[in-house]
Formats: sequence, structure tokens, C-alpha cells
Amino acid sequence: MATRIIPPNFKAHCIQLLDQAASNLLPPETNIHVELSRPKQAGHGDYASNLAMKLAKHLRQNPRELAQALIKALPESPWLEKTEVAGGGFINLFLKNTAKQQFLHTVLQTGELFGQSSLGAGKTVQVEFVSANPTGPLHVGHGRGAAFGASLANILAAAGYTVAREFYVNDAGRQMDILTLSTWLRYLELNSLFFPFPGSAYQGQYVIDMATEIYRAHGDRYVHRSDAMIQKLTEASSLETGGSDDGLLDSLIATAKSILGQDYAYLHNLVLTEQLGDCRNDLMEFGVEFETWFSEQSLFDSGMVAHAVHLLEEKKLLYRQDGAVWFRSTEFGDEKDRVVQRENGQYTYFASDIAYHLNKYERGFDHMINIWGADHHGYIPRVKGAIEALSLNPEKLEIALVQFAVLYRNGQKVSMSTRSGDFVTLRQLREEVGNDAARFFYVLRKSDQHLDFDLDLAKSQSNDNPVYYVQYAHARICSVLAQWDGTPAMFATADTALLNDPAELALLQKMIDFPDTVEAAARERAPHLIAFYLRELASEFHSYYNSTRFLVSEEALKIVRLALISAIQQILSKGLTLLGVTSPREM
RNA sequence: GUGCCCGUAGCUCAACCGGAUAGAGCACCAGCCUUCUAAGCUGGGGGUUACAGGUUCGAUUCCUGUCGGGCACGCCA
Repeated sequence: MATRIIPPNFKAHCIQLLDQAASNLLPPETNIHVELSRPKQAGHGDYASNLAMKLAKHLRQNPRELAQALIKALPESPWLEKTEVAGGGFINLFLKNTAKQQFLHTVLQTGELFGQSSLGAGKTVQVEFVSANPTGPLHVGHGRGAAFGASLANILAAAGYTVAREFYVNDAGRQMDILTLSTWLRYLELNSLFFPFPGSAYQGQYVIDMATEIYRAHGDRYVHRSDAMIQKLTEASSLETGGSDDGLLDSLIATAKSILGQDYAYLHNLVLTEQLGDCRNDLMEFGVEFETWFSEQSLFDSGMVAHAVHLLEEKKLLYRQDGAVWFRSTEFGDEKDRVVQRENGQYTYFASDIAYHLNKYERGFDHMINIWGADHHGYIPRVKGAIEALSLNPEKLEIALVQFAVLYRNGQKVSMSTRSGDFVTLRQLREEVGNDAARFFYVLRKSDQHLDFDLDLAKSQSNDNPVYYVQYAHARICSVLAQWDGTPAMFATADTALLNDPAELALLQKMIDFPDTVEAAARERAPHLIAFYLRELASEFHSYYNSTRFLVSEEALKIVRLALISAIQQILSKGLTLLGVTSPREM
């Protein structure tokens, strides 16, 4: 068999051609940046460039004439059919049909690796996401962060980056103390001690569940002499504090610590282990896993927090006021200065976060992406400020904000209130609509857009449901291939020149687009581009399926058509995998 | 009140960081199963991109203002 020239990435190839043409033609100081787009209209070619229009301004030339000159200077390419000037100076490039056809072999031979690129080759990127307080079950908001982060991490890995997924565990803060206190109070109730349960303590059923576990395993072992606590609670409720009772909680926590002594640490550890374990399971079942679970407490234990604060002190960026220690974040663009150490001597969350980011930088990642809920946007300036203050490069750290998800059932907004414990958990969502639908729906929108999550649609087993639509295309192909008695090895000899139907050529072009789409999704931190791509590919396939028979009697035609749909199946599967969605072989 | 984000078909959203006639899906209407899975396909109508200015060859995209929505403004995390 004649040796086959392996078709390259055509987009990159065309960019290179234009780049060379421009370099040869234009003065060396010209800033050449070739951009290629896929025209919306087929008549405008396979790729189009606005290069001439961009450069015309600076070179004081007629854009159409410049485009014509660029085309003349274009190096020979075995893959290009023709080029033309169009509109105000667009350069339209048309690929040869044979180029597209031969590309099918590239897809099949590359196999599962097709779609990978070298955009991030040799570079490390850390993606930190979810990082929810282990003080209760994950809710649907966390779910979006989880789905987005996990998909983005997969996409970055496909784009060649070495990816480190990390979950920052807030195991040191006041919230954990509140959870410990809440659990202990519920436990006291189980020991027939009664008192008004504080309104700002954790109300959820899971707290009672944990208390019950402790009660079952240890009886009244942790009751101790809790009269002081009960008295305090009774007094507090008679005061009708109303609104914020932060002071009360802090005081209750202190009381609990003094009553429980060593046992406080035991309870603290128990509720942490319980909640973190639950969180880890939940995420694992959702197909979301982390290389690292980074403990906030470890930053205190290793002296990292004190060290970080000391560094700021050395740079004269701290001052004392009202008994607290403040960081001059306003010097770095923040609205106001921020407390790093409270009046009572405790470090704030911000202080440990400074230490955490210092630690991240010390680990030497080329780039870091923090995925936060959009409600934390006000927190960005102070963190960036601290990073600058520590003479670290703020550009290495990127904060990607994920907007809220709002659930709809029967066209009605599902109300959610965290305080009352009356929220929809991620686990409930997964049980209701399934992991696949949940993962897909979460990334169907740009992350910085609010997401309306239609539960009924996600559950519906109909053509309305985009998850099934894509999965169904995959299953259909598997079904066809299962009814064929050949083997994939036979595709190697497929005569791709037979694929000259417009629908087939369009499908080939769609496959050519896949690696570019993965790259774009990585570059723009936009998993939704993959979801949209899959829907389009599935759509073109379904249409093709309805118009063309694959298992025909003519052998050559059969082989090449099966090769085509086999490649589609491979790409659908790859894309779904990037999004953490399964690729069923039958439905 | 101040800051950030957003406003695109009846609904939910795209539009490859300024490009060509702004695209999908749903809903609505009319068709397609004795043939590889109808969870599918084919065709149709639907828009002053919130509004008013500005920047330029060219604006949904950039700038200013107005209106409308979301979020944030702790010695919580």
C-alpha cells in the first residue's frame, strides 16, 4: 500500500500558511497575529481570516488588495482546494475533500487520544474547587462547582496540562466549632437534657443523626457536668437576642470546650471525619475526585499561618487597631483594610487563606485556578492583594467564578434556605435526575451565567433532554456496529473517497473541529463548549442516520460508512468522558 | 448607598475576546416507522441583541449614561 501522508490539524496548518505569507510579504516589524474562524456559512469556506482587514489599518493599504497579495504569497499546501477574497477583505480557505476524507484515518488511528492537544504541554496547573465547609451535606450550588471544576480539569488535562485537583478542607474554623457544639447539644437532648436549641446553630437532621450515633456508641459518656451550659442556654433564650447572636455562640463554644476538656477534640474530630467522609463519598459517586485534600488545620500546625502573617509584618503592612491586627489591603486596591488576627487572638479565615496561597505558590505550579461561588467575588481583591504583598506574581492565580444554580420543578422555583436546613442536597439531586443528567446540565451553561436547572427536563427520557440525545447517538452507533460481523481492523483499508455526500463531508469537518474545540474549552475555561459541540455532532449524526443506510450490501461502501460512524462514536465517548458523563452502549 | 456580574426569538441559552445575512433547543404548526433503536428525522413562522448616545471600514461584543435583575459589602467561612 502506498504510504499515506498524515493530515495535520488543518486549522493550525492554515494559520501557519497565513503566518508565513504575511512574514514574507510584510515589513519585519509588523505585528502579525493570525486568527482563523469557522465561517457560519458554508459558502465562505472551511476557515476564514480577518488578517488583511486587521493589518490594512496600520499598513494604510486597501484590505481587499492586501488580502489578494497575501493569498498570492501563500505557500503551497497539499490540503487546500482554493482560497478567495470575500467581503471587505476576508480570506476564505477551502479544504480539499480528500483532505477531509483522509482525516478519518487520523481520527481512527489516534483512537482515544484524538482530541488531546499540546496547548499546555510541560505546564502544570492546579485546580482548586468545591472546597465546601465540611459542616453539612453538599447542596446543588456545590454541585455546579464540582461539575464545572471536574470537567475543566479533565479538559485541561486533554489539552496537555499536568493537572492537580485539590479540595481545601476548612477544618480549622469557627464553623467547625459551631458544628461540634450543635452536635453535642443534640446529643445532650438525647440524654434527656432539655433547653432551647440556639437558632444560629446547625439545624439539619444530619446533626441529630451524628448525635444519635454518638449516643448509641457511648451512652452518656460525653454528657459531663453540663449544668453550666444549660443554664447559659436558658438565660440566652430569655434575653431574646434576635438577629445576630455570634457572641452567644462563641461563648457557648468556650463553655463546651471547658466542660468537655479533652473530649472536645474527640467530638470535633468525629464530626469532621463524618462530614468529610460523606462529602468525599458524595463527590466520588458524582465522578469527582481529587489528588489532594488540603487541611486548613495543617497550616496552623506547621506554623505556616504565623509565618505568613510574620512576612506581612516584616513588610510593615500590618497595624493594630481596636485590639485586632489589620492588613493594609487598601494599598493593593481593596476597598478597606482587613483583619488577620481578631481581638481574641484568633486568626481569621483570611489569615489562613494567605498562608494557603503562599503554600500553593511554594509548590511551584505554573498556574493556579481557584473555582469559587460568585458570592465570593468581593473576596478576590484582598487575596490578590495579599499575594502581591508577598511579592508573588498575582497573574499565576486565576479566580473562576461560578454563578448560582436555581432549581425549577413544575415550572416553579424550588426554594432553598440554608439556615433552616431546608435545601436540596447534591445527593438528592443525583438521586432524582441521575449523575449523567446532573453533570451534563451543570455544564450546559457558561459558568458565569446563572443556571436555571429544570428538574423535570433533566429527568425526562425524551428528545427534549440533551443528555439522552447525545447518549442516544452513541448507543445507536454501538447498536449498528454490533450487527456487523467485521472488525475495526478492516477500517484501515476503507476507501474514504467514497464519503462525498455533503452530509458526510460536514461530519468529517465536524470531527476536524473536535481538537480545536477542546483547546478552546481549555483556553476559555469553558466546558460548555464541549457540551454544545457534542449536541451538534449528535444532531448531524442523527440526521445522517435517517438519510443513509450503513449496513449495505456493497462492501466498500459499508466499510467506509461504518468507519465514519465508528469515529463519531469514539469522539462522542471522548467528549462525554471529559464531562464526566457515561457513554451507554444501549439505551 | 458603593462595588462586581448580567439583560439576545414566547421560554432556556449560544455566538470561537471587534467580523460576513445574530444561531441552537424547547414550545407552536405540518409531515416521516414492514428497512441498522422514533430517546430519532424533515419542513415552517418567530429579532430594532433592555434603552439612548459614542468609538470605526464594521458593535450582541469596547466606552458613557438610563432602566431592570442577581451578588457582595463581618474581628463568619
